Amino acid sequence: MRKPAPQRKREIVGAVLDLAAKGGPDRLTMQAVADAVDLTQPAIFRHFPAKKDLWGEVARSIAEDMTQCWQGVLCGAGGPEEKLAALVSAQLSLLESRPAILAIVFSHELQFENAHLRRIFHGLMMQFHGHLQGLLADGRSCARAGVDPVDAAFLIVALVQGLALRWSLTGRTFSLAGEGRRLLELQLAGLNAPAGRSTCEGTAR
Amino acid sequence: MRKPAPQRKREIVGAVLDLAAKGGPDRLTMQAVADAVDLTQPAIFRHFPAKKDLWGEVARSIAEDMTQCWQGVLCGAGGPEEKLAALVSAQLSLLESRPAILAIVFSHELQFENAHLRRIFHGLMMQFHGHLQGLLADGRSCARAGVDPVDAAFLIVALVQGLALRWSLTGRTFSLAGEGRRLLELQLAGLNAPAGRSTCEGTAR
DNA sequence: TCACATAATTAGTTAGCACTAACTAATTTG
DNA sequence: CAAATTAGTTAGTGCTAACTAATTATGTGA
Repeated sequence: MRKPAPQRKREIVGAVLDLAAKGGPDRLTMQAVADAVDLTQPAIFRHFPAKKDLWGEVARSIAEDMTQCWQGVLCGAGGPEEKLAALVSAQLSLLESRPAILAIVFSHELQFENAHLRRIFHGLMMQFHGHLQGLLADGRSCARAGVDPVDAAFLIVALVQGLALRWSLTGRTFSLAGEGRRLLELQLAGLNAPAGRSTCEGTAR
Repeated sequence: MRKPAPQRKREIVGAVLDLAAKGGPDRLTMQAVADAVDLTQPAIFRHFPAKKDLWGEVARSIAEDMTQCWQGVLCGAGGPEEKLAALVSAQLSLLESRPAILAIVFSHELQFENAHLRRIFHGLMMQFHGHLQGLLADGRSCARAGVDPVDAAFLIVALVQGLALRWSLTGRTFSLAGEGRRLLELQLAGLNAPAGRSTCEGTAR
């Protein structure tokens, strides 16, 4: 019944991740959180003085999971080519298994209200971009000469994020990781291919 | 002071687009809308019986602008290659000039609350995808043989959406259309390039 | 076993929200 | 110009949210 504070805090953060995935992070109430962990509403305020502190802890927990997920891939075996594909795959799998992350990225809380939250997630995105860029630069077979690794990495980041947005808009009806693998392969084939003409430039208004 | 209803309705929708861009669509209150058009709050309810009806009208207005923007490009001069680049450019410019659109796409209202809104925006995305796919299929120089136009179009949609998300996360600090032009060129060069090896497949976990 | 720290509760407060009822003033129309 | 229509107002309802004060129960170390 009565539990030590650190354990309770973890329980609460877990409940928030659950609830945010189901009903969205913006209308998430402290009452709903309290119900989920079988406490009264003011008890939550004992552990988190204000709601934004709760969001801060949630973001910290997500950041930890994400960087750990990436480290697992980067420290593993395989060349840059394999690691690149594995990194994207791992990221998509993580997003798929924790829908709360996307819900928070798209949330009002992050987009407008909570600058701290926004900074954390933007930082994570840039870390992800940095890993991709490094792998693209290392493995020369990942991208042909003349391709800027920074831009190429942004294309892959956009692939992940754009795909994730479509997954959200369709109500999470397809397999994020599955669709991602196919599109990534197409994308990498393009980046790796010997310099193709870019016929569509120039006349763009 | 007193105005005919259709004009007032348009004013109100305009105010919503303004306010949604600034403070986000979710915490947008009927009071704020009323203040913006110099009316009392209940006056808004004379024109829109409930808040969701207001959102419906806003979505309708955005859909109209968007399809008109696309038609302008598609009915204009130029081959498929030029049109493809122009379409993406036009879309990014539209998103840049009306930040409310992205705010709504990322909103709780759309993501969780309002299924009608979600359907409208998903429909728009698929229309955009359809146009891209058509242009890719028509202009053979836009994508090399063996590239599925459906998937290639999804890559470009993801480019637009992922870039837009990054633009939002960074607080709209860079030029959406400018960055988009550069990335699109890289993307199209890849799709157009003579079949490159896809070295990064296979070992993805 | 008894004091002490702390987890949790009960019972509020304050504020903001969508929405309504009843009424008033302006515009249009016969 | 009178009657009907319609755009707008004032005042208020009911609800739900975050957060607080005072108090009670629970586990822990001397």
